[in-house]
Amino acid sequence: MTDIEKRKYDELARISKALAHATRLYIIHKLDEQEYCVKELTEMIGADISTVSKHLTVLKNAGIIIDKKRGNCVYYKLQCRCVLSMFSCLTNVIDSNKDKMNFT
Amino acid sequence: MTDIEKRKYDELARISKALAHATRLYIIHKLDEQEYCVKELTEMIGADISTVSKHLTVLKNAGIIIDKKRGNCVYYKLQCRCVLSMFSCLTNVIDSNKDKMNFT
DNA sequence: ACGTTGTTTGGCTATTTGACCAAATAGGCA
DNA sequence: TGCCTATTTGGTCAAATAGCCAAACAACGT
Repeated sequence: MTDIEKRKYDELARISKALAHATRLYIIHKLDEQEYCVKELTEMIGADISTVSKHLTVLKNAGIIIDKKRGNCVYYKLQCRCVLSMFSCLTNVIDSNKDKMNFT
Repeated sequence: MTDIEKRKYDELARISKALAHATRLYIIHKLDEQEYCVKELTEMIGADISTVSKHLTVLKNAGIIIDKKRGNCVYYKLQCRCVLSMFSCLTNVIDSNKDKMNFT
């Protein structure tokens, strides 16, 4: 693996690491519907608000979501909807596994 | 998050965790070209062979690659090429970040 | 200015992950 | 059988991750 390649795959991994958590995938799914503030997401998720805030920071640092302060609250929304295609990718893998199972 | 949802996102996360490593993304990329055995991949990657073997196990458990013993060697290949679309997803996010940068 | 609500940050602990080495295992082939 | 090559497994250690709590911040309304 050359240095160039190394850097390229590190960068790709940086994004995919941000996606590698059930809560963060859930957040992305929710933010696809509409914007939500931290408190609202926290209620839906059912974890400590500081935990949710940190997950949101991870997604923001990966450039997947973006925040916007409005009044008292910080609203988050998807920065690029292209991450949604990730869901179909993941689902494809899962389904394809199931298919393979059936042959055995 | 309902129990059903919890289980769904855990499952999606299970796959995305398997993708969340530069070396594993590199392996996927390489296996897209052709089958390779552990030793060959190890040489390309430049890590300990046991490390590479473990990465391959992770990918195999996620149903992303599949192994096939031939003679003395274990060859790995992509189980479902649909993971390749993951690369364009990740690249999209990165590019979209770059685009956003340019506006600031 | 003060209290209230919403959010982030820092600190701590527990768990998971990734790397290497050494040892065990598996399959050819002499 | 015994050696050799290829691969996996187990152990250990360091680093990263995720969770919660408490404290700090920020912005609103009184």
